[in-house]
This record gives sequence, C-alpha cells and structure tokens, in this order.
Amino acid sequence: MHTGEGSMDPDESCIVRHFNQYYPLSAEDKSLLIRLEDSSTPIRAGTSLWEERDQAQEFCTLKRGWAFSYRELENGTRQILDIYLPGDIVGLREFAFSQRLAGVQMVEDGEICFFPHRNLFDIFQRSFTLTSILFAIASRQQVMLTERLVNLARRNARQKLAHFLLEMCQRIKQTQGDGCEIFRLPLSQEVLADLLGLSPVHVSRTFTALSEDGLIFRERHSVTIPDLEALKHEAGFDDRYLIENMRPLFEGMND
Amino acid sequence: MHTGEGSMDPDESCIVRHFNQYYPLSAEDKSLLIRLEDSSTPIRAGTSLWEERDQAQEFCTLKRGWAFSYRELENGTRQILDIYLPGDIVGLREFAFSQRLAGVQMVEDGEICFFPHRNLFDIFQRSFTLTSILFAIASRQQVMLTERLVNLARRNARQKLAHFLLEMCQRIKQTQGDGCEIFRLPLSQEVLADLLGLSPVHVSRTFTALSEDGLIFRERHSVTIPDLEALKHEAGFDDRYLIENMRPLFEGMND
DNA sequence: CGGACTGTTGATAGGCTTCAACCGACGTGG
DNA sequence: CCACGTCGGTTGAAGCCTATCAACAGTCCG
Repeated sequence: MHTGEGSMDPDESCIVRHFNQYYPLSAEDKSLLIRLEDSSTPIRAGTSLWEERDQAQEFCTLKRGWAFSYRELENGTRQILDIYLPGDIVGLREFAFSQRLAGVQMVEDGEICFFPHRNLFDIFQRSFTLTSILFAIASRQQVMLTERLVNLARRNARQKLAHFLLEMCQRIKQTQGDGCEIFRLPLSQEVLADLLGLSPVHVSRTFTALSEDGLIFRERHSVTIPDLEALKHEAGFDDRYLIENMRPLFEGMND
Repeated sequence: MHTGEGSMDPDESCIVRHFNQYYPLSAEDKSLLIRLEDSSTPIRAGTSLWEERDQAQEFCTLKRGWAFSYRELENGTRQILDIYLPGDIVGLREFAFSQRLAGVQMVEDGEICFFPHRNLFDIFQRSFTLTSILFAIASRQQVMLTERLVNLARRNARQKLAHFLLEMCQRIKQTQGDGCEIFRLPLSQEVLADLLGLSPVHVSRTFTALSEDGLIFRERHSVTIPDLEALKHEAGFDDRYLIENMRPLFEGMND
C-alpha cells in the first residue's frame, strides 16, 4: 500500500513548505507536522478520496497532483468548491462534522496521505505555533471562500474566468516560486464551468472572447497571461486577500 | 466609554451561551471567555464597526442587535457576506490579516465588545477546550460559507430566497430555543438583494411569488413559514451543515 | 400633513443556458 | 499504420431568467 519513510527530509515535505510560508518552524514543529504526511499512497486521476455523506474521521494531505472538492445538487448540477494543489490540507473545513459535506476527486494522478482527526488535537496540545498557523490557514481559507463567493454572485462570465485564472496564477507562484505569466492548468472546461457557475458552452465562448482581446492565450493545458495588470483590471481583481498581504503571525502578541 | 462589569453572571453572557452549544465549559473557561465580552458599548443602527481597508487589530463580539459584513465592488454593487446575530464573533475571518477585507454595519441598534487579537493567542495557550471550540466554530463558518456559495452559484431566485429564510430560521431557533414558524427579520429587501445577488425589484417579485404559492407569509418585519418541509423541498435545503449535525467535539480523541 | 424611504408593478433588454450539430485530438485495437 | 470511437471544445439559434428603468403605492416619522 505504501512506503512509510518516517525519516524523510523535512525540507522535502510539501506540507512543511506550506506551513513555513506562514511562520518559520522549529525542528520539533516540523517533525510533529511530518507525522501528518506519513505513509503516502498513490492515487489515480478521476478517483474519489471520498464522497458526500461518507463518514469523516480523517483529513488528508496532498503530496502530488491536483484535486477538487464538489457538491452535487438535487437539480443535477455540480458546484466545485475548491481546487487543491500539492501541500494543501484537504477536508479541514469538515473538522467539526462527522459526515463529509463535499466529495473530493483527483484531477490527475497524484499521491495523498490520510491522517485521523485526533492528530489535530495533538497539535493543539503540543504546539502553540502550529495551532496559530492552523488558525491562520483556516482564516485565509475563509477569506478565499468569500472572494469566490463575491466572484460568483457579482461578476459576469468574463470577470469570473479572469478572476479565477489570476487566483490560480498567484497560488502557483506561491508554491513554485517563479513567475506565472505562463502556467499549466489541467482543468477541462466542464470543470471550469462547474467551478464558476457557468455552462461549459459559455466557458468556451468566454475563453475565445478573452483571447480575441489579447488578455489571455491558451493552448492544450496551459494558459499565458501576457499583461497581468490588464487582466487584473478586467477582473476587478484585488490582491489584498493573498498571502503576501497577511500580517506577521504573532504581530499582535506582545503589546 | 462604558461599564466594565467584570463580575457578570456567566450564564447571562451570550458568547458563553454560544460556545456552550459546542461543548460544556468549565468555570475557568467561562471566565477566560467573558474577558472577551468586557466593556460593551452601545451602537446605533446603520453605523459601521469598521470599513474595508481599515487597520485590523481587534475582533468584536455582538451582544445585542443584528449586523452584517459586506464588500463593495468596483462596479458599484455590494455583496453582503454574513448576517451576524447576538453571540457571534465578528471578524474571526480576518484573524490572519492586518487590513479589514470587509466592512461591518449594524442592522439595528445594539451593543458590541471589542477585544484585541492577542486575546485569541491567550486562549490558544491557556485552554485546549476553547481552542478546539474556536476551531470548530471556524470550521462551521466555512461550511456555512460554502453552503451560501452553492446557493448563490446554482440556484434561482426562488430557491435563493427560500434557502436564506430557512437558514435564518434555524439560526434563530438555535439561539432562542423555541420554534421558528414565525420569526422577526429586520432586513430590508435591498439588504436581501445584496445578500442573494439579486436586484431589489426581483426580491420583491420573488417574495410575492412564494406568498402566492403559500410557502411563506410576511408582514412588517416578520416572516412565517407555514410548512417547513414544503419550503425545504422548494429550496433544496439540506440540513447536514447545521449545528445539530456536527460531531461531538472530542469524539475522535481517545481511540 | 409632507417627505423620505421601502416595496410593488409593468415594459423592455441583455446575459447566459440549452439544444444540436460539428470539429479536432487522442488512444485503442485491428 | 490507419480506422474508429470517445471525449473535449466550438459555433449557431432560440428562449428564459433576471436586470434595469420608470412610475406608483404604502409606511413611517417628524
């Protein structure tokens, strides 16, 4: 089933890298965290980590590959809630529930690590720093959700698509370091439609419209944004909610 | 500025009541929590607690009166993100940011208590139980946000309105104990429009349509739902995300 | 009683959906 | 290596839901 390599290099771990973005970790915190990423298992594109209404006793950490969470509605449509990238914790939102409220599915082949809920309680009890970071992560997730909510409720198709591409661009830049004028986007237009609350047909039309205006170019599974500022203007994109604009975690502590 | 009555009856405190819904609190936890609700100040309908882009160094607890948070968009529209009821913590979402990402405004006259961010760190360090509850609250807030996101993205006006009314009904039932066939709803149709991503005109039409079908009745500032199940069916309302369906907080701990 | 604000109703318009046909890329098997 | 089936994407036509504009009615409060 897998390869429990307990003595993995802390700097290799993408969850450690992820947390390190918020605050520099001590060696002890790193090893506490790495326990969450023990015993990873490979998983194929298109398969589900779990489905709505399944029992929920575990979280999951994404080591490799993209995934998304979704809800299916009574009217037959599907709403995609999040896109998960390597390093993300999947299922944090359901911490307080015993049932899955959303399904999660792999976009492409990848590798994941399950760990039980109680590991989070361990963290609360053992590491003040990790607890604070987890809270910051939850805080940021909420902020990103509200940004998407605004995007879905208030913008037209052009802006929705532009906004989403900019968000992905930023997230990829964060995890991979370099720029994002061109990046890989392994999502079908059907997935984009379910994510943006549009029909696949209209996603296609919107893509070509944006291309004709020179705001984006795409081929195969990659997108290039020739002029970031122009696209941000088009989308009404506001980067206040991004990680660069978060406050230093313990700023308010000693005053 | 106001009346710091430090020796307030713990059972009077609406924030204690709020937390108690998640897990029974020890006396020590109660007093830790009540410090968050010290020195409340009255505040009038229509005034802002803060606005977008203000510096964020404090949270706020709502003791009396309704409030809502909102974002204003470049295109002149406004999206309302949350409705806050007495007992709610306002601004939790911005824990990790130094700027306000949304404004907050009172719907009616009320009473609020500010407290600095560092009080949360105190809680992380001093009370494992309160930390876990805070995490459960954050978890639940996220789940409610995703529910609203789905509502905004995937449902028509009838369902949006019906769904919102059901959500408020449940929340009021939680905080006030008794049923919710009839409840007070001090929100104008303009506010509802900004909340549901509709125009005020269409909110009006949708209200009358639902009334004509006997699904809701309204007068002045109150709504009555004659047949809860019928309305739930109409809205595609699924109560898995409600507090009753959360898991016992420490269930996963000792196995 | 007057004025402001909130809600109602009608007419028109636009953005997006749906349906349907078609195209192209890709992978499989003969 | 080519034929073929499938899946993802494109394009056109028609229709629906909701927005917008505008006029009017009702309510509240000074």
